[in-house]
Amino acid sequence: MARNKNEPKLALTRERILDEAVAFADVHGVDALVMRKLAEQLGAGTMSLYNHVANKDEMIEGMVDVVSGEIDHPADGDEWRSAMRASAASAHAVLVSHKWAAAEWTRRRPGPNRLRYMDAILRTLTEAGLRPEVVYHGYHAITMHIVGFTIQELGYLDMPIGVDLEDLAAGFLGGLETSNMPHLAQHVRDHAGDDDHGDEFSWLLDLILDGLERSSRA
Amino acid sequence: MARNKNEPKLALTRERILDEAVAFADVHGVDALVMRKLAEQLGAGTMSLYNHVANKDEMIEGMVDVVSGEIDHPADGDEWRSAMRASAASAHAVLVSHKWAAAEWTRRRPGPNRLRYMDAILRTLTEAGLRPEVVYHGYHAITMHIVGFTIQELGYLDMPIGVDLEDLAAGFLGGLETSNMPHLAQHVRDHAGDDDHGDEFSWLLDLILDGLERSSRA
DNA sequence: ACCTGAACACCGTTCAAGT
DNA sequence: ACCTGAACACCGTTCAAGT
Repeated sequence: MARNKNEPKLALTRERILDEAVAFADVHGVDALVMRKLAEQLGAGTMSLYNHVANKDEMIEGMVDVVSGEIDHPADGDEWRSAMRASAASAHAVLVSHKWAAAEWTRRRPGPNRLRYMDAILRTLTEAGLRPEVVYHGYHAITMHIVGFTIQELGYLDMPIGVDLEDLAAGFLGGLETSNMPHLAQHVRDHAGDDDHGDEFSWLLDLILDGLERSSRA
Repeated sequence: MARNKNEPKLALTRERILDEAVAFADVHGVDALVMRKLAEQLGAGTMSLYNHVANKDEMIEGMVDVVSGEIDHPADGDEWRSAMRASAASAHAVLVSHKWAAAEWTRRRPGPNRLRYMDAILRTLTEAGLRPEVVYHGYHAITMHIVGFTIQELGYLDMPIGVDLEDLAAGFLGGLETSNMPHLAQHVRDHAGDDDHGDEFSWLLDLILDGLERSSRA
């Protein structure tokens, strides 16, 4: 998908680089993200990128922060649990739409957008009147749920498209049945009948939110 | 740390390769794991490794499965929550002792040891008499907690050793204070006074286990 | 069946030279 | 201040040749 050669050459900026890199990773995955190819995509020399990003790692940090910027913060006026549910749903949707991002999220340092998002969650929990220890633990529980759940879910979703899922599952199941893992075989079968991951995401989130509420009032 | 040259050359096996690779990653991280260096460590030619592993990715899958094999399964006779707590604590300890493993866990296909572990957790939940939907969701919640929590925790622990943590935290905090993120600044301060991650791990696990119990009886 | 060095393809990044 | 091609260092893996 080469850029239109008649178009006047756009100035190379950090923002353009990050946006193009995110778009590329969305389609091909981060593993396929290569500096030479990215530069080509932008109609620039490879080394020009390094005038705007320090190196590839720092660039990926920037990409994660671009994604962080797409997440809706919990709304101010709402009851704290509805506000958290809405924001978590937004974060979940954003991470699902950038499938590479959840895994990077866990191992990159937070940039400005993500720091602001962290602060907004902590503010919501604090202003809900939860006890300080519950705010502290609850923050970890909630953020862990958002990215941990999404990573697990994407592991299942990330099957190559062309494959016959029936065959794949059948073969996998056959192996399990014959190797004395009946409960795992049942679980895999259950997965086949359940594609509404959004539902499970909020079911577990509610479990956590209600637990926090209960433990803070106790 | 070269191998003793007087020692008779040990036969190269898949098991020896995986063990050495795990030990290497424990010390230097997976990013530093390089086929040439690993072969050297084993006193073999680089290409000899490929007689026992298909390629580097498949080798890392094998490494994760070696780690999976170190985890204690939930014990049969115990009350289901105590059994799960003990097994989760074991998994947590194992993942902490192989700091690279949690991140790989989320993006590698499960090998035999991990499949057995998955089956054991599902069996425990099923035999506890929980409703099938609660087993299904609960399995995801528990496994998500174990690896998700550990990944987050290691992100904090993974600071380079030589650095002055006081200075680092102070500089980081300063930036936060002046950039209108008081709640995040407070949270970072709270982290400084809390190094007992094991406690928080079980606190959140209990929140989940109790929530499952309650929701299954409802 | 297992071992291995040479060679290849690929990729991040340094350098020196441009504007 | 920004751009860039050539070159270097590094690394996974193929190949062909050994035992």
